[in-house]
Amino acid sequence: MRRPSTTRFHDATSPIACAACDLNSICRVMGLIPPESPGPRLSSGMHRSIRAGAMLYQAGLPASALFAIRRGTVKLVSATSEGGRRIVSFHVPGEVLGLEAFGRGTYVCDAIVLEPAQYCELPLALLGDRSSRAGSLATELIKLLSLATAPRRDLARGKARERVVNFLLDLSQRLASRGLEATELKLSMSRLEVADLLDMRIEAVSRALQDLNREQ
Amino acid sequence: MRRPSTTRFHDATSPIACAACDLNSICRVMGLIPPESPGPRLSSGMHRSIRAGAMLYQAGLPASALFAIRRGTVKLVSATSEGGRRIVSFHVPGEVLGLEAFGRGTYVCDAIVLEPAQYCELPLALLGDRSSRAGSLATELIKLLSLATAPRRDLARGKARERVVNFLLDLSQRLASRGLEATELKLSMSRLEVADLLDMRIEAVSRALQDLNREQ
DNA sequence: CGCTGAGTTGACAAGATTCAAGGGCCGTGG
DNA sequence: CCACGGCCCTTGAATCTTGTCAACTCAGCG
Repeated sequence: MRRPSTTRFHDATSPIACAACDLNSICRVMGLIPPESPGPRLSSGMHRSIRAGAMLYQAGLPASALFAIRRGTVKLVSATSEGGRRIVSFHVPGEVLGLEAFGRGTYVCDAIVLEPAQYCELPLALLGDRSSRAGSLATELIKLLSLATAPRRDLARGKARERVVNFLLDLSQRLASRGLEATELKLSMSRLEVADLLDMRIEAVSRALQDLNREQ
Repeated sequence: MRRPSTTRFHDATSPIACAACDLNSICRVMGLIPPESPGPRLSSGMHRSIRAGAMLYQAGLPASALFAIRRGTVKLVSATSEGGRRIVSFHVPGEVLGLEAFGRGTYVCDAIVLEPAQYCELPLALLGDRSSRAGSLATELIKLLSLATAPRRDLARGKARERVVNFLLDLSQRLASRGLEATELKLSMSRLEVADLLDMRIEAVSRALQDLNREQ
C-alpha cells in the first residue's frame, strides 16, 4: 500500500496521550486509568496495533466495542443509496469511532486504517453492564455522545479551492487541538480519497494543492 | 412571511402522534405519558405553539431543554467560519433538536420555525436530575444520542439535479417514516433556503425543480 | 529494466454561476 | 378599489469553474 509523498505537508506520527483522548474521562470513570496518573495508560490489553488497509469494524456487523485512535489515521466509508461507496470522514488520534453502536447495535460505516495504526478497543459489554447503574459513567457517555451530535463543518461546500483549504484547516485544527504537530501536514490519504471526501475529481484536488503550494 | 406556492409538492400539516416521536420512549420512562396510552399525550404544559420565523433556541445561549417538533418545519442555521450563516438542516415533526446540549451546555445552531408550528419542550433539569439515578432513562437517552451520531446522508453532493432529488427523497422518506403524507410534498421553505442547504444558487434550484416537474 | 499506480498537467466540453429581465402574488397606502 | 412596490420565483444569455479525457512523469517493485 503506497502512500503519497510529494506534498510539503507532514503528519504527526507519535501515539497520542490518554489525556488528549476523547475517551479519557470514560476510561477514568471505569477505573481503566488510575486517578492520579495524568496521562500514561496503565498496562492494558485493550490497545492494539493494526496494519494499513485493515478494518477496525465493518458496516452492518453487530457492534461490539468503541474504538479510540491512538496513532494513525482512519477513514469512515459508507454505502450510498446508489450502490456506491463514499468516504464520510477521516479521523485522527484522540477521536472515538463507533458511537452509533448504542442506538443500532450495528456499525453504519466501514472504519479503514490508512497507515499502520494503534487504537484502544473498549467493549460495549463493559459499558452496558454499568451504564444502567453507575451514574457518572452514564453522564460521561451522554456527554461524549452529545458532543458528537453537533453538526460538523461541511467540507464539501464552495469552490474547489475553498474545499481543499477547509479540509486542510479542519485536519490541522483537529490535530492541533490534541497537541499533535499541525503546522506541516503530511497527508496520509491519497488524492483520490481526498477527492472522494470533498466531492471533487482527483485532478481538481491536485490542481488546488499545487496552487496552494506555489503560493507558499 | 410569504411561502411558495407554485410547486406540485404538498406537505402534511397535522400534528404528529407521540408514538411516532423520537422522544417517545424518554417521555414514557419519565412518566410523562401513561404506559397504557398508545399514542395520545396526556394533557401537558409542555407542548406549545409558535409562530413562523420565531426561534426555538439560539446558538451560544445556555441550553435549557430538548425540543421535539410536533407540527411544522424547523431549520437549523449555524455560523460559518467566514462570518456568514448557513442552513445546516431542515427538521420535520417527530424529530428532536438540541441534543448537543448535554455536551456543551449551549446550543450550536439557531433553530428557526418555518411555519406556524407546535413543539414539546423537555427541560434538561428533568433529565439531569434523574439520568444519574434511573438507569432506564440513561439508557434511552444514550440510545437517542447514539442514533443521532450516525453520519447523515450528505445532500450537498453531486450535480445540481441529484442534489435536489436527494433533498426531496430525504424529506419524503423522513416524513413517510413518521406516517406523514409524503407522496406529494409541499415545500415549506423558500428556494433560497433550499439553495443554501444544498450549496447551490437559487436559479439552479429553480431550474432543477422545473425540470423535475416537467418530467412529471 | 519495464511495469504499475499515484500524481500532475493541458485541452476541451459540460455544467453551474452570474447578470439581467420579467411575471405573479400580496400588502400598503393613496 | 386600484396602483405601487417588494419579494419570490422563473427564464435567458454570457462567463467561469469543474469534469472529462488524454498524455506524461515519477517512484517503487518484480
